[in-house]
Amino acid sequence: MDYEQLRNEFAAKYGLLSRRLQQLTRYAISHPNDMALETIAVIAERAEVPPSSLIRFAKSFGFSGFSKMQKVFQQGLVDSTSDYRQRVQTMNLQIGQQAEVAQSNLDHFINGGIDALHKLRESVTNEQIENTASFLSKANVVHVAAQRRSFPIAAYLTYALSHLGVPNVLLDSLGGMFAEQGKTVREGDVLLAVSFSPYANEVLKLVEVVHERNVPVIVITDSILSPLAAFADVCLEVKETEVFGFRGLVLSALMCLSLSLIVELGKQMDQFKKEIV
Amino acid sequence: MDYEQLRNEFAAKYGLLSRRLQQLTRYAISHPNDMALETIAVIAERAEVPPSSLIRFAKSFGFSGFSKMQKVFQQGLVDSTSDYRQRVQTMNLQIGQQAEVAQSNLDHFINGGIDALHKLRESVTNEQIENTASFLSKANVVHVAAQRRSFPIAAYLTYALSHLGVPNVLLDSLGGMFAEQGKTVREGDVLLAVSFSPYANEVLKLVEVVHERNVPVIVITDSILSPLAAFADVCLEVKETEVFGFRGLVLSALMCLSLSLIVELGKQMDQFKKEIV
DNA sequence: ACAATAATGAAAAAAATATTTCATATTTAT
DNA sequence: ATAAATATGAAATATTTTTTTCATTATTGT
Repeated sequence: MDYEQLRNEFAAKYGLLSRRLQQLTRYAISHPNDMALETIAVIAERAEVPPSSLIRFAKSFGFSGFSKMQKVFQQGLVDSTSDYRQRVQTMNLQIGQQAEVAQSNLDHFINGGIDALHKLRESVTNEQIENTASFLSKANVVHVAAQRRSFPIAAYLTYALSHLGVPNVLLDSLGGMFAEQGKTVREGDVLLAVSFSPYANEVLKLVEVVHERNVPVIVITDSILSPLAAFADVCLEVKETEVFGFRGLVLSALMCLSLSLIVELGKQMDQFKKEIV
Repeated sequence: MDYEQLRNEFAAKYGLLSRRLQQLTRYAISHPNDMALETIAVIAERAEVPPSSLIRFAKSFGFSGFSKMQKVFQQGLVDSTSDYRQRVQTMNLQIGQQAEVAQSNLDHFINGGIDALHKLRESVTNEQIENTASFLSKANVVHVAAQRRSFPIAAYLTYALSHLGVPNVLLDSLGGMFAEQGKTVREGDVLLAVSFSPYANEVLKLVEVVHERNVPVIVITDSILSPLAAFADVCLEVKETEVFGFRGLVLSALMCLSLSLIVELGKQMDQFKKEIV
């Protein structure tokens, strides 16, 4: 039996096990390195169970004792390293020789995603993040606008803002009423707009109108040459990364950016509270 | 001392060692896995030396006994699977200890995001992607279910499916009608559910019911022990990465996974068309 | 070639580790 | 509510593993 099979066994039998054994199953799945390298006494302590439970645990999966089960974890550790090294080697080879050797679909996108994150680092400064958070923290209501491809980001931002207790509205175009929803933006509010090429007309229009009403506008877009950038009080530029001609990876970077924004906002709000108290 | 340093020591001192110890040095360098995982007796036999030589070997590099040296090999084994992860951990440590190196908020999340993508590489195989795409390509209608934190992913998936011309429904709970929307799932359809701890009850219930109706269920969740995994025809496990205690970066990895799924689906659909024509 | 020094390995001793046992606690079924 | 079955954990035991010892062998310098 190999490590993968064992993991499947864990999942399959989990529901049938006693409380303690379930606890151990969870520990084993989340700390495979410990399971491979530590002694029963150490694992028992870390997993907060008595040592004998570990032997029972092993036996309940058909091993003669813990040591036999541990061998499976050890082999898994060895396999995973060889696997990882192999991948790194293949990747390096490809880079060196510009060869399109069999790299899996997922691998391509993971590499693309990593690339997108590196680009994000280069294009957005921490000052911009702080600046953005500062605008958001002062808003009566934060309106979040994004359509189509960018909509998932807007959905996440409103989720996170609500968790922070920041009043917010998602302009979701429900019932085709995007423009109508936009009219609820008032002085004292802030508009956060996300739009990438090809820029959604509704969002562009909204940004224009809101900007004229002296409401601060924060724009997340793909270039400072974007039509939205002109109306932005803060413009966060996130360049797209293409893999096979697909540009969806920008969303991966945007999620990261959003989280960073939210955490910065949370920090500033805390400080604000402390200053008042 | 870490594994890399130890290897350097081996190289540096090699010429000064006795015959036997040179023999062992060669063995140690070429069989690090054995050195990390086997007992003295086993290594001694494989390296064709008496057991006591191994203790001398360790002592000659400044260790109190073989066990201490073995720990270094073990750590090396663990590190090699996660050298990037180690960076994140060090990073977190720095934060805890009032880091001297001022790393920006955004930088932390970018590093965390990269870590999340690496984890994704380890936990999802290309076979699973292909398998999932195969289910999706055969579906009459793809129903996408995700609530709260996972909702943005569902939003993206439906956007992308629509672009591929795949009939799909987003179970968006509009008007609180999640359960009602779930009733529209019929035989011949496929359910794609995304849920992370704490698992949304509605989604769990839906997965259970739909599974019983013999409709294929694809689950994206955080562990094979997740309550949803039990009902999954394909279970894609995406582990969470924490930065400052925030787990939102999983969304960044999920975006990448989603894109990969969509592209694979597109590929399979193209092939399908060609086969028919 | 010879003494002095260092290296070696088999076996004993010590230490660490895994496993079993059994009294007690908990759960399950009636 | 009660008895039967099962699960649990502390401690005793068995096993494995590491380390030390010491008689023997090889190497080095004169």
